[in-house]
Amino acid sequence: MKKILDFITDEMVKAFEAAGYDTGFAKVTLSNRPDLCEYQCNGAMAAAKTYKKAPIMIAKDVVEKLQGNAVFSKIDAVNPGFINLDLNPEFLGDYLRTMQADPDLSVEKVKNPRKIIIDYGGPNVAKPLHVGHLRSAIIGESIKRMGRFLGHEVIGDVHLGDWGLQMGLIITELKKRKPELVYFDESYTGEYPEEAPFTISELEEIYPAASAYSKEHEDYREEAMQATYLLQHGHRGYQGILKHILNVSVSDLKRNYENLNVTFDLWKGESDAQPYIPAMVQYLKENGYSYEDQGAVVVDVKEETDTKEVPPCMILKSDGASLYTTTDLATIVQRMEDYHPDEILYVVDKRQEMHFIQVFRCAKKAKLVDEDTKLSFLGFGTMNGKDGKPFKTREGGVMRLEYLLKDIEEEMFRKITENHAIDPAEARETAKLVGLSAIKYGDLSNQASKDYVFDLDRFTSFEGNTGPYILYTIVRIKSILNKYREQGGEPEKAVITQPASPSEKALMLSLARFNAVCENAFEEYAPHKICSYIYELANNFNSFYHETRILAEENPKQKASWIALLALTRDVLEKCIDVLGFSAPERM
RNA sequence: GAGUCUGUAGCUCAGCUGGAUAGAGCAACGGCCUUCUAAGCCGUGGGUCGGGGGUUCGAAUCCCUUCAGGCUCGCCA
Repeated sequence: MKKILDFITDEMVKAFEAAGYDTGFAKVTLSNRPDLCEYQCNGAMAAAKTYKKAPIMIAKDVVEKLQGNAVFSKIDAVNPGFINLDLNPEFLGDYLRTMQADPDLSVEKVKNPRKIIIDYGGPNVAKPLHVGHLRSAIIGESIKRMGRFLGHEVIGDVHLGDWGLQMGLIITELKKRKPELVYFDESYTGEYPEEAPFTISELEEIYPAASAYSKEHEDYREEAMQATYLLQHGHRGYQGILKHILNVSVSDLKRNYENLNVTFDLWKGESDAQPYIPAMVQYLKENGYSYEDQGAVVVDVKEETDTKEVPPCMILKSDGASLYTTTDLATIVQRMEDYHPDEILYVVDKRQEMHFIQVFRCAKKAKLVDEDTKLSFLGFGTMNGKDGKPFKTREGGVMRLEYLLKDIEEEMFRKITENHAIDPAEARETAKLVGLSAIKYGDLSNQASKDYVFDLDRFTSFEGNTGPYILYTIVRIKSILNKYREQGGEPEKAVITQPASPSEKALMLSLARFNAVCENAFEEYAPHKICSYIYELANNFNSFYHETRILAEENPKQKASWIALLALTRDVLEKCIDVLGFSAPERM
C-alpha cells in the first residue's frame, strides 16, 4: 500500500499548487522535533528566494489551503517558515487497519522485479570459517532477504575460494606427506578412489602448514605454483584431489552456515568458472581489448575522470596462469550465460574495492555484460576487537567462527538459566536463538562500510540497543497475546481503532513507517536502517506497554484494539528480524 | 608519495540528498515491581560534531585547507 509519507506529501503538493507555488517545494519529512510536531515541511523557506517573499508568508499561504484537511489534526505555520503537521488519529487508525489486513504488512512488491545475484560468503575450501567470513555472510544474507521481501528475484551464491595457489599448496603438502597416493602416480590411468585421502580436520591443518612453509622455502613455493598451473591445465590426479577437497569442505561449510541461519542457492566456486576462461581470453585478444605487457595479458581500464592511477586489469600472468581477476571475470561470463541477471552484487571486504573497480570496468568495456547490467560492490569494514585492532583470539590467532558461536551460546545459556527456572533443553534452544540475535544485530546495527568493534559483552547484553532486547520485546508481546487467548479472546479478530494516548500514537506512527523503511534500507543496501527502526519501534512499544494496562482494560473494544496493535507490532518486529536473519523464541 | 575512507559525550555508535534546542545505548547518579516477563520504564548530569576558513537567512551535514588514524596502489586471493 501507499506509504504514509506519500499520503502526506500528496496533500502538501496540492496545497502548494493551490497557493500558487512550485510543487517541488512541497517536500515533507519526519519531524526532527517530535515535541513540536510529527511531520514537517521546510519548503516555504527554500521557496522564499524564488518568490522574493518572507518564508512565513509562504508557509501561511500553504497552511491556509490545508485547513480542514482530513489527513491532519494540526497544521501550523511557525517562524521562520516551518510547516508543522500532526496526523489525524482517525486517519492513522485507518492506515493501520489496512496494514493489519495486508499479509505483507503494507509493503508493496516492486513493479519491476529485478534478477539480482548476490555474491557473498566467499569461504575458502580447506580452511575453517573464521570471523573474517562473518560479516559477508550476515550482511549478504540480510540483503538477500530484504530484496526478496520487496519482490525481487535474488540468487545467493557462496562463491567458494577453491582455486588458485592455495590449492597448489595443499596438493604440494599432500604430496610431501603421502607421496604414495595414486593421485601422484603420473602413469596411473584408472579410476581414483571414492573416499577422500583426508578428513576435514586434517585438511584444515594442511593448508596453514603449507602456507607457512612456503613463505620460508622458495623451492617449495615454486613447486606449489607449478602444481597450481598443472591443476589449472587439467592434471587428472590433481583434479581428483580437488574434487575430494571440495566434497569434504562443502559439507562442513554447509553445516557451519546453517548454524548462522545463512543459506545459499548456489554453491558455485572459482573452479566452476575455469571452463569459461580460454574462450574469454581468446575473445578479449581477438577483439583487441587486451594486449601483452611484460609477458602478461592485460586490459586497460583507466578512465579520464580517475583521480588516481588505475592499473590495467591483468588477465593472464606472464607464466600463462590465470588470476583472481580472470576467475572473477569468467564468473561474470558464466552468470550472464546461466542467469542473465540485472545486477550482480558483491558483498566483500572493502579492501577489495580496487580489484572490483578493475573487474567491473573490464567487464563493461569488453561487453562481457550488457550495457544496463548493474555491477555493484558493497564493501564492508573490519571487525575489530575492543583494542580497535582486528579481532583475534586471546592467543592472537584467528578466531574460528564455530568457537565464537559456541562461546556466545554458552554465555547466553548461562544468563538464561541464571535468571529463570527453565527446562535445560528449552534453555539450550533459546540460547541459540538469542545468541544468534546478539551476534547478527551487533554486526548489522553498524553501517556495513565502517569498521566496527566486536564487543561480546555489549552484544550479549539484554540491555540497550541489542538483539536480545529486541527479542525480549517480542517475547513480552507474545506473552500478553497468549494470556488474552487463555481468556477466550481472539487476537486475529481484533481491530485497531484510533490512538488513545501519546505513547500509543507514537507506537502507531512507528508502525506506519514500516514500508518506507524497508524500501529505503534495501535501496541503500543498509540493514542498519532496519535495526535502528526496530529499536525505535521496540522502545515505543515498551513505553506504551508500561503505561497501559491492556489485559485489565474493561472496555472490550478498547482492549481488542490494543491487542490488535500488539499483534501488528509483533508481526512487524518479527518480519524485520526475519529479514535480518534471526528469529525469536516463545519465551525467554 | 598518490588515492580513498574515518574522526560526533568517558566508551560504542546513529544523524551527513543543509533547517528549529546535535540523538541513542553503555558507564555514573536518582526514582518506579502485592498488578500483562523490572532482561523493563521514567528522570539527572555529560558534546566549541578533530582544527581553521568559506558558501548560506541557516552547516555535524556542502566546498577549500590542515591535523590524526585506517586501508589500497599489475603478475596473492
